[in-house]
Amino acid sequence: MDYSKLADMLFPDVSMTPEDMEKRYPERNLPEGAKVTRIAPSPTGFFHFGGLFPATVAERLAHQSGGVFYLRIEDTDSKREVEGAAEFITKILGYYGLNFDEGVTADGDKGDYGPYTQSQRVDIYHVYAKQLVRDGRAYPVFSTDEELDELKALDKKAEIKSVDWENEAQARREAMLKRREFTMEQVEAELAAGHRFALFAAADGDPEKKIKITDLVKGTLEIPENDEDVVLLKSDGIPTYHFAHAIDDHLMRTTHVIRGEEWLPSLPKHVMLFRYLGFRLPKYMHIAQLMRLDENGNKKKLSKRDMGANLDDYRRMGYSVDAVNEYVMTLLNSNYEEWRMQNPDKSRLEFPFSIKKMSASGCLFDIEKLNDVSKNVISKMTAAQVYDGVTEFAKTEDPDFYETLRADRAYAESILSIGRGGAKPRKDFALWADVKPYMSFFYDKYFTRQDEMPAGKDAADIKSALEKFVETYDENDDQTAWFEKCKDIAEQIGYARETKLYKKEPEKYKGHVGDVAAFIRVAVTGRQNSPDLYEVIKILGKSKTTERIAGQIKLL
RNA sequence: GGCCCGUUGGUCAAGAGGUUAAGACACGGCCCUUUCACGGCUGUAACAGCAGUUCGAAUCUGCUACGGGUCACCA
Repeated sequence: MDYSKLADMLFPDVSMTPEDMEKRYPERNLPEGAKVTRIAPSPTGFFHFGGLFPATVAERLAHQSGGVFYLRIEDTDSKREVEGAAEFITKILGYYGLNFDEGVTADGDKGDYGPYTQSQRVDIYHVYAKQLVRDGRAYPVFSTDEELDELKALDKKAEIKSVDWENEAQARREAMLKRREFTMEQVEAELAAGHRFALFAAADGDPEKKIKITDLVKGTLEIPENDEDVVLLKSDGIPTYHFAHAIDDHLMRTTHVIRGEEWLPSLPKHVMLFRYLGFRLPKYMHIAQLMRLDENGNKKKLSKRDMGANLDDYRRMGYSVDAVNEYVMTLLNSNYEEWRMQNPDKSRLEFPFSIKKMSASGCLFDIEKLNDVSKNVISKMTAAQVYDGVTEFAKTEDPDFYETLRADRAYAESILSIGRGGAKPRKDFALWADVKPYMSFFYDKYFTRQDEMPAGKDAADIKSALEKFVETYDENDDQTAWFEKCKDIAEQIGYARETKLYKKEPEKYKGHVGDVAAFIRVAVTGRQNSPDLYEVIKILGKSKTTERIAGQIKLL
């Protein structure tokens, strides 16, 4: 068969050659060892939490080596595309600090290797499609519109489950071989009839033979050669992932392809395609999937519908960007936590990220661990940083609290300063959403008496203690002087000055100074638990404290 | 079912022939403490199984089991 003629018939409008492409997208001029990586999402309007893992690896590897990290939008499936999804993606990547050097931005493409949206690269794909036909490595398969509709209607997932594997494999093989047989006249007739074609690559592999390929995280893989004809172009002329991957990652000069391990089974196809196209194979890194536990206690891939699968949920739940990134790093590099302990104040960007420290196996998402990491992250922030974080969160998730915080920033920050900044800071918050319940009693509009006075105490004693407290309270007292007064009050109502004294001889006293503190705490905060009472009262101020205590006394 | 990947405490994991098999989270106990939140000390808990190589195996090899992924004109 005259493949050159076939190529011209199939792609009459393609005049450029692969050589032209090489000239248009030359090798990058980068220092030795610089890595070029990418993140290549589909614009579905949904960013998977698990997507943060390969994205983080790609970003770190590129920027740590003085290379390039770019964003490519893989919109080859128009059925799944969602309006505005590309903007959403750039926004959320920016939110999580994954800053790319090239790619699709709100102001158009940035970089010399574009377009960075696959639907705008159709001409480029067709250059190589034509070349493969000319080489006798690709062939057309014609379909009528009806047949296409049938294909589209197939529920592939449901079909796979009920398949008779042995017969199916045989039938597929026969169908494949049959598709490869056609004459030039048939092609001419189909084209004349206006039928559309999909372009297939003719596989030349022998599945009995294995090829060895090194994956940077999995190690040396032995995979069978590909013997399955791969769809290159769909009937609408748009490439499949496989074809676009080979061409784009070559022309954009990607050095490291970092993606989820669900791609591992199609690696033989990609290896074949790179060979057919005469491209050098990039280095591959297949990252294990993030798992969840199903109702039977088995690990399952964290899929779109699962709780916590949507990255944007974490912002809505009130996790800080730093906490999420920190957690991701602990899972990506096994020595990250150790490094963090030794370098508590450094940016995670200073961590020497290493491919060797990545795990080959998939891990279970652990929200307890995320919470712990998050508490540590927030405990190291200043009051101002916490204020900013919680305010930003409340802006969309709790407008009323947002207004409250904004009304008096200094007041809010003084509350958030309690127990912050020292060597052993408080760790009250895993989420921004935890802040409001923690500090709500400082605001009259949120204040409620949610806890009772300690059980078994005489109301008259409580009342007496509270009255004495109001009488003796002096805003100028330091913490020691303040607590001495509490001890005095304890003594006056027949309670022990020290908790230890009471524990030694409980029969001698009605209670101890801790009880007195509890009376005051409940009266002032409405709770049995609160941050340091001395600080709380100081921030609340004398008049409000007095008012709260008066309110309590009425209830006794 | 074929192919591929994986398997050290409940979870994340260190470990690369000789270790009392780290550490973190979670859980329990004790201490500190005016409550809470911290902090300190401490405890429970693991090499999937079976063969083989070796003086010696969590580490090497093979098989089995289990778990996961994938088998679209989706990505």
